[in-house]
Amino acid sequence: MLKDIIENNQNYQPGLSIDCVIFGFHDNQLKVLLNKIPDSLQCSLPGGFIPIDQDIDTAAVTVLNTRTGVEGVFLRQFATFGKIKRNDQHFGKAILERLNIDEEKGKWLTQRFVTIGYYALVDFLKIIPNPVNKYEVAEWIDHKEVPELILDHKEILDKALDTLRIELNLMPVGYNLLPEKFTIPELQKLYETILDKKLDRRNFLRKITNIGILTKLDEKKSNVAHKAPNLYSFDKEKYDEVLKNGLNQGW
Amino acid sequence: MLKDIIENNQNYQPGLSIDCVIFGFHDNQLKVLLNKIPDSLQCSLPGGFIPIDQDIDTAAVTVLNTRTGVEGVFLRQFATFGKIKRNDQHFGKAILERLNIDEEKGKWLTQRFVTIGYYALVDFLKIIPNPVNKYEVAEWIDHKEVPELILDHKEILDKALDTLRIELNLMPVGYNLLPEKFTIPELQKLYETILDKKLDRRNFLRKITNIGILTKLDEKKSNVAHKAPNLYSFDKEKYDEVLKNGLNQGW
DNA sequence: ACAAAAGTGTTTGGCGTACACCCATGA
DNA sequence: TCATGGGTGTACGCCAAACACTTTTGT
Repeated sequence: MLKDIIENNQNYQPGLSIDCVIFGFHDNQLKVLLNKIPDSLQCSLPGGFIPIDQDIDTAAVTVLNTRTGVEGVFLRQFATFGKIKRNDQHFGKAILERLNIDEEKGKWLTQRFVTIGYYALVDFLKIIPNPVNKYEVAEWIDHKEVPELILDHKEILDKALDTLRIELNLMPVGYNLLPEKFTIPELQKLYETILDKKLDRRNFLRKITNIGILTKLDEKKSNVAHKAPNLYSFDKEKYDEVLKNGLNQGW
Repeated sequence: MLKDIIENNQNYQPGLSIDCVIFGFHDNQLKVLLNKIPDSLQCSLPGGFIPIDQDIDTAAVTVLNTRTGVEGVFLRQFATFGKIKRNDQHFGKAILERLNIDEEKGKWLTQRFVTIGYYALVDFLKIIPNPVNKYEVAEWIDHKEVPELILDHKEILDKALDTLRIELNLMPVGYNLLPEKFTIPELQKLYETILDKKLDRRNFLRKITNIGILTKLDEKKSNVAHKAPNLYSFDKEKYDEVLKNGLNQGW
């Protein structure tokens, strides 16, 4: 796969890559989708190269699909990373050695690379990680337990989370992260997990319902300990409207 | 200049450029710093290429300085643009013809380019546009009167302004855009210009003073028509503090 | 019956909105 | 003296923070 790309590198944008940060939510935990190369101890964000005939936004979708099998998600660009030392020679040469590519041919890979970061929020249960490339695996990792990542991928992940925290104040979040029917406490847990702080139940309820994007269903969650919580769903139409117009106008 | 770069293109990151959107404020108008090539009718954002041995953030400073003479401003990355059709072949070939470079040698320039956008807010009066390259000029243009720009530079400019509008709700703005001493009406005009809408005088005063970043000076503006307005300055320490912590916490 | 989690208020203070009035200055 | 722009103040309403009580459910 990677070998194909290096050998046909004229079909790819030189010195530029894409890395994706995919967030999911499950068991009240924020999850991140990571790639693992079985014979390597290190994990990485799902990333890849930009076909020379694709818009970068399209390439991001292509890249994500190739590395994880994930389809049809809306990827949002959040930053571009281009420190000189972000990809060290060592790393590239190790790959060339593993792939049995000689140094001259592999120069394309060991050149200085800049990477564009994209992120997305997805429904954990609908996503079945399944990379096209069978030599690696993609799996969900609790963001509190993310191991050491290659290159500057940890920095990219942190920046994505920072962006997500800011976006939380500008637009509603949850449509893609929660199942169709959910409870307010679940939604609150999502917010608390992203923000990494506790919120007041009662104030949260009022604030979130005031936005006007929730529909209270005539149904309660069953088979749960304690009092059964109400189920809600998003009013997609109003949700999208708020997405467009934003939340806090400020000025 | 550009010819040097093309002929020494191994010293530059291939297929990747930087474009800068520099905002200033003068005569109650939002200004944008643009480059003009005398024998061309078109204007452009000050942009350029990335030295292979510089971080992209550093390269942005280098690029801006080369094209405009502007020094020591804090450039903020806001987006990366990479549509396939953003730089058409036509445009690149016209440049090669003008510079008398043959097509083979100029392939570096006509390849597909992705560009990283940076923006900055600067003190209009302290900036003297003076490009290193004497074959072009840099000048301030009222943002309401920006002419047609090359390639997708208009789109980049619009995106920078959108970003600025959002940032206005997250952090104070004005330190770099106004002279040391200024009046509240002046600051309000700045906000109104950026947001492109009218604000209430009295409410603006309360809101902006409540932030706690202004110092009321024991001085009034002289030689003005009508009642002399009070002068204010920014309390740099508190200003920087708010810059770090942000304004609307939201959740 | 008890603990744990969920639903439903209430009070308080601050902030945003929408106003009205007075003051200073140049024409 | 009058129009214009600047400074100051107030009343209303909403929203956010802090907090208490009731309801439901499994054990």
